[in-house]
Amino acid sequence: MAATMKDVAARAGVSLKTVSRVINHEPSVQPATRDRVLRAVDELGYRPDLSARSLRSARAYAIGLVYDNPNPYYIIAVQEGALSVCREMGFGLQIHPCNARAPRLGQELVDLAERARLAGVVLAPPMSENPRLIRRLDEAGVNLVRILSASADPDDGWPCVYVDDRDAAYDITEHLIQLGHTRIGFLWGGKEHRSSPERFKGYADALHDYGIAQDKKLIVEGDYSFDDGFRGARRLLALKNRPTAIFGSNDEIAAGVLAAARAAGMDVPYDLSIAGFEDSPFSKQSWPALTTARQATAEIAQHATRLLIAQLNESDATDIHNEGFSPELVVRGSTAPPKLR
Amino acid sequence: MAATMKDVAARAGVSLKTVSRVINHEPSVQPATRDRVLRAVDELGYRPDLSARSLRSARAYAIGLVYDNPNPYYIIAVQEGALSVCREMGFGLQIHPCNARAPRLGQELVDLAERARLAGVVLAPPMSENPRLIRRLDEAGVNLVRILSASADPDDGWPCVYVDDRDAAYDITEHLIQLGHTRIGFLWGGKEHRSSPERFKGYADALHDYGIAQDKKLIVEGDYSFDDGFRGARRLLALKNRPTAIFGSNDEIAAGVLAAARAAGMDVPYDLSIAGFEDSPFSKQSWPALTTARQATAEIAQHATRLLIAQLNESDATDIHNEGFSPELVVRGSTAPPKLR
DNA sequence: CCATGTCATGACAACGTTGTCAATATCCAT
DNA sequence: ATGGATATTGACAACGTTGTCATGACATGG
Repeated sequence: MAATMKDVAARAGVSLKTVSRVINHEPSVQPATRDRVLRAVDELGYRPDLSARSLRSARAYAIGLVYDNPNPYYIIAVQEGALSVCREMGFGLQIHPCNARAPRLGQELVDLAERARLAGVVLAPPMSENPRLIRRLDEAGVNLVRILSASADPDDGWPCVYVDDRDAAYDITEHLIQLGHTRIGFLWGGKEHRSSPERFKGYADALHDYGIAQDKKLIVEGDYSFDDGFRGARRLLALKNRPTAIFGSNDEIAAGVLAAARAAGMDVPYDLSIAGFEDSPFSKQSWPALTTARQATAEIAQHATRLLIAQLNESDATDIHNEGFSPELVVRGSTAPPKLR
Repeated sequence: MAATMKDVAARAGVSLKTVSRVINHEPSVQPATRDRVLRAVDELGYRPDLSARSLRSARAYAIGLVYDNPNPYYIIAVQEGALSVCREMGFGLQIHPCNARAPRLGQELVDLAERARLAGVVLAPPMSENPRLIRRLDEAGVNLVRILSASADPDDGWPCVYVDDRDAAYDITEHLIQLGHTRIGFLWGGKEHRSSPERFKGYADALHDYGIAQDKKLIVEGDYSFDDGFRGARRLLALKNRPTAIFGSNDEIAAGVLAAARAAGMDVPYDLSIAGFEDSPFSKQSWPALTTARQATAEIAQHATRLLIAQLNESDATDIHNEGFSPELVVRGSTAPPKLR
């Protein structure tokens, strides 16, 4: 029932090809003809059919967004950023949550790209940090762009948007040190995310620069989850010489720390300062609100998507480049000078 | 580069059509031929091309998911439910966040469905509760299924999955009353969601059944946001005869109430009981954890998607029916008997 | 043995679009 | 006026798949 190009052509009294030209903004169409075609398009409510289009032309009109992340705030922000660019550029967005540890992930993504004729994929961490996977996709001719954690452009030939987690973690740790804390606990994020060691590095570097010795007992492994934050904090708070501040590798972990502190009857921030990372809405909504680092996630995803699309038309490729983002320290109520003992 | 049906046909020494028959599990293919084709498919890593397929056959292979909701937990759960069924049934999922109040939303969705050749759309609230929109889509021949708030099957001809918010809100209010509360504040959700009046109705019905008079001063309008929860709670707590419990229409609102109580130096739950609605992860992670109503959101979305797909092949339509879900009371630490004054 | 029906298979057209190329019409410089 | 370049347009094939119909082989029943 939907109008096709044939209907438009008939109504405007031109050939199919001319309609195609008008639709695709090709040059060499007389203004009068163009107007007639556009009028017909409008009257019939014609919309080009994406299947036919991507079947015929090599171009594709959908982009895949690949992620494996338990944090809904993060995912929504990434989707939002990617989607806004897709709409602007006339692409569809195919979401593809997956399991980063799935054995045949490479095959899965190649299949996805071929079957759905994706123009390319945006890889969020941790998939973006798996060199074997990247190479596999590249060999299969799948266009891609990566969002990853690094303090500098990796400049390895594949396009990326990188986030300087180390830098921001340094700032958070420095903030705690300047408040007067010297015993600062650190809760690791998931090891499969490269952001985890980066954030740890920021913590370690700041301690080092301020001449504070690292204490192994204050450093606890985990993943990016609330539960691990809770458990880790319980362990730290049970120490004889317990920390006066805890830096959780993301806001979920920090939320766990907050809950553990509350469960132990402590008054945050006076008995314990807590800092997170990500500036997820939770960090604003908890009480006290969390000191954290603001990641412009949606913006990062936007840039990544632009980069991917620019890459498709090689001519535009020079306009847009790899870009780095550095999260920014946000001080809220969960951090304060340590109580004197 | 990806193998096409032609390649498979050549390799297996059969015609295109025979390969098509094997791929689509049509009858009338000799086992020996079928094996030869399958072997060729396997060797070449052939995957049917979705664009070509949906161009040629009337069938479509993607479903749209339409929502307008600020709550990331909710969205992720809906996506997850819909996606799991889509994968199982070989469909793609196209997400479409939108603005429920956009003036040309109907046109927007029809365009989406036609352009992307969607098999149908899953409508989440509040789009699912807009009769004009539903009719518009139906007239345009767009298959749809609704997820909506109602205490019974609306049975109006369009398929739906309905959630009995009234019932669950009644349970929550009853729980508070049984703890001994009589002054119970109520914070409304957004008026464009039908769940809002349903939840209010549950609150009002419970008060009525227990012979407690409604007090207009204890009832505050708002939308489903943290900020409105915060503001609403501040208003309630400033009353001379303030409530001993507050029921927020969702967890975000309840989080706002929690923050306001904290800001006022109150000890939850002893100075004030707080209940939310939705069982979002926040409700587990706050301190104290929130009493709330568990909505099986992912499961609801799953059922809705199944319903939509069943509808496509009319033969299956009788297997799956409209279904109701009732959220279940989850009691956690944020509610307790009121302190004696 | 013939008429009829069923099974397995293939040839061909069609879905709606765009790429290629050729056919005009128009314009400019000689 | 003439040749050549350029702008505008259309005819046709092609993308990869599936629907329709035709064909031939074989079996069944009289």
